Amino acid sequence: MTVRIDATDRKILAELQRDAGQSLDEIARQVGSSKTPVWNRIRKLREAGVIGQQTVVLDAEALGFEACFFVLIRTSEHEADWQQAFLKALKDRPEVQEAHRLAGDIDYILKVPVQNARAYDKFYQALISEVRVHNVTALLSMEEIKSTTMLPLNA
Amino acid sequence: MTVRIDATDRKILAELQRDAGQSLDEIARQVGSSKTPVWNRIRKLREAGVIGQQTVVLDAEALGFEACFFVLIRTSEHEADWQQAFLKALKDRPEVQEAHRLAGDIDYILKVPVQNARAYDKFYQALISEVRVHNVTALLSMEEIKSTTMLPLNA
DNA sequence: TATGAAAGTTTTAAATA
DNA sequence: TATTTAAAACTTTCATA
Repeated sequence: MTVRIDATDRKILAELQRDAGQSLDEIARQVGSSKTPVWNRIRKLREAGVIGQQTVVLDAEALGFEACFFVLIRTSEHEADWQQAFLKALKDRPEVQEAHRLAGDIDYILKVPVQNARAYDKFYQALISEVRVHNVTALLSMEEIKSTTMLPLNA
Repeated sequence: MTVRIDATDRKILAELQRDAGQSLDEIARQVGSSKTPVWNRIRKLREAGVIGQQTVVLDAEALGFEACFFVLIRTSEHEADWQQAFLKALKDRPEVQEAHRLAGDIDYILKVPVQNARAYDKFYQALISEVRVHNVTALLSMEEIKSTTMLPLNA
């Protein structure tokens, strides 16, 4: 499932990240190649899973998502069963945009954009009724200073 | 700059989030309308800024981004000048994918995907040499359990 | 809202370096 | 083996009913 990724592939990926809507011709021009070779590279990168979903960035506030919480979770349970149930709970909840298992003191971090504090509380109550967690700290975002999905492929 | 967003708009936005590569015809079929009205709605939503950048999701690990840190920052400085400098530092660093100013005890949270721990340390050293921060805690992700850019527009 | 036509784009295939 | 050319199928965009 791996693919060798050269400098031209990286340039193509950087362009696609920046604007997935531009035409093959434009991308080819940007990376100093032409349509067909670029198209073949994109196809290979897609097949290898390096290029995944194509999507649009939406204005969360305009759509009523006015609050965003980062949730730090500590648990005392470390059995496979519990972890299974916890993972399933997170994956099933559409308000959880990100979930990471961490090294160290804090076990998990979540990013949860919601309409308002009440919606967060509903989420929180639902979560703790499904799985036991030892300690939960919610950090409320006051201001999104920066938000990008781009990886720095040229840095 | 605001626009009224009705149920059909939401369905269109949900489809675009899910797959921005599909054709107008497909989207029209999914939302139970036809090409022209869907096209006009998309144009309006784009002009209003509700629909932003069109992008692709890349496989970070395949591209060598094998570590991801969440960084919790406390500061004792709360003057405008300091904040200005701190914001600029974050915006200028391409490895910072997310930065939020928080309510409460912890002042900022960052998400920083990097190649490895050494790359994180370089970022950290560069940051603290640019701006004074009181206390920094780095949480290292061991496993990305869930990661999506999608807002739950139907929930 | 629907139809349709012009312009542009993607995709495949064949030809060439 | 990789690139260029060429052409068919499909999409977007926009004017008009």
